[in-house]
Amino acid sequence: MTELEQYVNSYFGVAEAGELAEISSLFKPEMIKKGDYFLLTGKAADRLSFIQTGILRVFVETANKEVTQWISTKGSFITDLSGFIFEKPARWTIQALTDTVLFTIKREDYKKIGVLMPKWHELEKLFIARCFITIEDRIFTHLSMTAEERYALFFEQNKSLFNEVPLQYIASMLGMTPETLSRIRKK
Amino acid sequence: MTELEQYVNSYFGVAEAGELAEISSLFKPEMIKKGDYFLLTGKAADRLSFIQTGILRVFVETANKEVTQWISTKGSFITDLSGFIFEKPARWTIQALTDTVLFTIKREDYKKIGVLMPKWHELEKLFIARCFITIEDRIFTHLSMTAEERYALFFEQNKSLFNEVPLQYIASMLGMTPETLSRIRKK
DNA sequence: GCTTCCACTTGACAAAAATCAAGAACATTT
DNA sequence: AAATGTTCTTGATTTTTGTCAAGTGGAAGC
Repeated sequence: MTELEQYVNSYFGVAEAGELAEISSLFKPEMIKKGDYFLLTGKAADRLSFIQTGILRVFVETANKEVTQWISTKGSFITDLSGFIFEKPARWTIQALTDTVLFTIKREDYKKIGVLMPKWHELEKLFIARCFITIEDRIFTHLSMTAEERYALFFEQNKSLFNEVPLQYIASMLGMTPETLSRIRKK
Repeated sequence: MTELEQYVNSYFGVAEAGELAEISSLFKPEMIKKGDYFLLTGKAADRLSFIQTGILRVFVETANKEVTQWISTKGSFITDLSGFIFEKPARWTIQALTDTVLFTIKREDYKKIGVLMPKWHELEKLFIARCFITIEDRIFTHLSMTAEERYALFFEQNKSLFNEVPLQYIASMLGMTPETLSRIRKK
């Protein structure tokens, strides 16, 4: 089983090998150089990708500052959900923080999966529900924790990320300034 | 068309009248008195309800304080998603802030919808995706706005709620103390 | 090897928000 | 109407976090 197949299976729980191979074959390799963009705010978000290697940052420009919404790493899927599912302009800009290898599926091919495999929509539903539950937890951290507590929790769960990406992006993602993160880390 | 049917239709986009009636018939009326609980953290969350009238508060007890995750009003659905979909113990406690009338569907009946109507899973997927996108926006408000800005935005979109529920719960939901909310409102 | 560019750190200060404590306003019950 | 209980407000203070500005350190390019 390829790594992609393993992940499709673990995220979506597709049991049968033939189906898994069929789905995976719709994903095509794609390379992005460090600093280049996977997606720009306002553009069509017509693809979903699996991160084979590399790190991507999901962010958006506001009047005052750039806000990093999320940092995605090897072994996860990436897209702008609103754009991909509802065919709206992308809300987020997505940039590679390292050289990145993706397996990408176009929206039109993605739609074929649901036709070929009727239970796919249910698996998708479960996948998105898990995403919802995860982000619900994240809201909770903002309602109930200080910056320091949010840092401690995130650091515990993502130690290696701190060597791999600029800390300012992690700070933004945690809802604090780079200075505050720096001071918390000094302790 | 009943109000329930209208909402099922507007949330899930079920086009056909017969299907809509069939789905709606699986929901049964349920009353909850002000102050009573719809769900307790740790218990089985085996039902999904549509709020016909009334207001419910989704919260959880932590070591120091009670954190209100969300306040749900007339015309929306309520459940503990993790508990309902994945059959896990409920993460949230849900309490009625006013006398409330619900239309409730049990998990076992809910599962029947997917069998009777194959496209249901896709509609569900789209519904949950919209929930995800909404909560993603909410994360963004915590990453990029001050307490005052979050208040202003929420007030703009939910003016009437401020006369209907204790402000302390709204404060918690917005990630600030009741005192801070009170001071912001004085302006 | 020097320069340039980032990213990060540090300090001083300002602003935002939390905490603690008291009291006022309001609704509910008796 | 009085009593009770809850919610909200206000003031004083502390803590947390942000802002601004300067400086350090390292990596990439020349």
